[in-house]
Amino acid sequence: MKALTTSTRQKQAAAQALCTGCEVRNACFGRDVDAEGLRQLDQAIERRFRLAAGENLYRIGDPFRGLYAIRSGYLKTSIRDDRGREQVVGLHMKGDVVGVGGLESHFYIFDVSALAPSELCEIPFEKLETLARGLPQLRRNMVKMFALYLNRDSGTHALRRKGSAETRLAGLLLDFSRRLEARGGDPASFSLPVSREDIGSHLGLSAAAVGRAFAQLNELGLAKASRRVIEITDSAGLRALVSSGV
Amino acid sequence: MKALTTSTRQKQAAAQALCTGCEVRNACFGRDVDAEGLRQLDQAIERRFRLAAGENLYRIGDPFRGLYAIRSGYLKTSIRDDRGREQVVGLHMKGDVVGVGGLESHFYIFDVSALAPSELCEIPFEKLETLARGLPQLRRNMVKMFALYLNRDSGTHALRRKGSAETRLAGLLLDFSRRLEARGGDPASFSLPVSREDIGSHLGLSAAAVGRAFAQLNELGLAKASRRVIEITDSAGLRALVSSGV
DNA sequence: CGCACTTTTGAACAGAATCAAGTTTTGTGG
DNA sequence: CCACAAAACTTGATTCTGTTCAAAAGTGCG
Repeated sequence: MKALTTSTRQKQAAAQALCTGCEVRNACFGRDVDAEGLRQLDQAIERRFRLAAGENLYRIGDPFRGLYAIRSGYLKTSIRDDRGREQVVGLHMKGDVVGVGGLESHFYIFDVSALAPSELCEIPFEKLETLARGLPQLRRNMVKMFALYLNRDSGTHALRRKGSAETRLAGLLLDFSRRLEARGGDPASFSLPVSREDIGSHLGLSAAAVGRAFAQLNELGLAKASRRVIEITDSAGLRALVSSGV
Repeated sequence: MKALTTSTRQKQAAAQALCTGCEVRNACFGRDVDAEGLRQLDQAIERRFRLAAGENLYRIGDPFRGLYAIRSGYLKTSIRDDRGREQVVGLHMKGDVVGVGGLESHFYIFDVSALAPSELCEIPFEKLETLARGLPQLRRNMVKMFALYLNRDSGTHALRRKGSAETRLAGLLLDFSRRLEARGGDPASFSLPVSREDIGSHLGLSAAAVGRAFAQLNELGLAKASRRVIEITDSAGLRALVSSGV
């Protein structure tokens, strides 16, 4: 994990301009906050940095430093059981905030690592909290974000606990598609830089089963996957498959 | 859902006294809040009422009224898929707060119903929010609560996505045992007023499989279940089973 | 006491895990 | 740019676990 090398004034100005579009402010915390509040919020966001694919953001047990907003790239959240086997509990993209797990325990309780080259902002939590005192809308946004995450977790986990391998995979693809669309991406064609192994771990399936499920969805004409690029060819069909519950 | 019939002054006073020990304040929101804050918090808690076993607290789509703190009893949270089949996503006991899902959408997004006769407090969220402006500690507690729920959800769901039927059931029993112990109950012997069907739905198993898993745990000498009363006879063994991941 | 519901148990079946090759892709260094 | 090695993916055969359906036994409430 290395900081960006933004030494010159020009570079810093560019970074600042870029950060204006940052999801940290707009999608997560900054919505409906007034201009002065946004300025303060920007100041609170400590530094931007990159992770290479495979790099860890933090590990289980690391002291809580703050939240991280994903500006670009893909990350995964996972835990390990006593045997050291990894279990993927979340896949994150641009606009998501990770690190919430550390708020309660003062230590991070998940492993988080980059699946693809990613760009992040660190948000020291005390600063956010201090700021929230003076900005009612920011407080509301924080609560909303937590609630949203709670809901999404419960909802997606519930959907993935039952049903065939194809159904679960279809659910994951739709979830990804929707989230990308909400962030201005193409819902029908996107990159899913996650190994079969990790997808399987997330869905409660083996890597082999995930491969077969992809083949099945392809045969049904619902989605094509060439390596790690997904083409959703019939999203209505996918939705029908998911809601049929089979 | 019917309000308690507390008409006389005496009864109200008794209720007030009872509410002092209420988890709403102590375990959830009131921790480390000063006396004046606690007084205000008590005022914000609107009314206490009972649910009979099987009664609904709210249903999917009901307008968000507020959060509910469980004073006693057991509730379940569930969703329905398009076919109307129920999926249990959470089991709640004394000290838990339900309704958080409504914060973001202004509508409740789960069904919640009582599994046993239960006593609840309603917490109108605007009041809590208003209050939080003046009470930094209350703000922190709210954040902590959300974070705790996020963690617990991710953690337990993750544990239950893999492993045999016995392992998942063992995980559920340990979770229940721990939560009860944290609330001053007996961790080795408790009532689990949840049908095999609901347990199965929560764990992603059929009712038959749950029954067989109980039989298995009994044979292994780890836990006994007579109907809906659980006796944990070897909690270390249960933990070993869960962490072995088999 | 009897009825409705839950739970237990059994047998046949289905889906995914696992193990094992074989193939494609990716990344690295020459 | 190519060759090689490592990793990821596909595919097949077998095994295992849990599902489903059905019947019997137990429980609780009127």
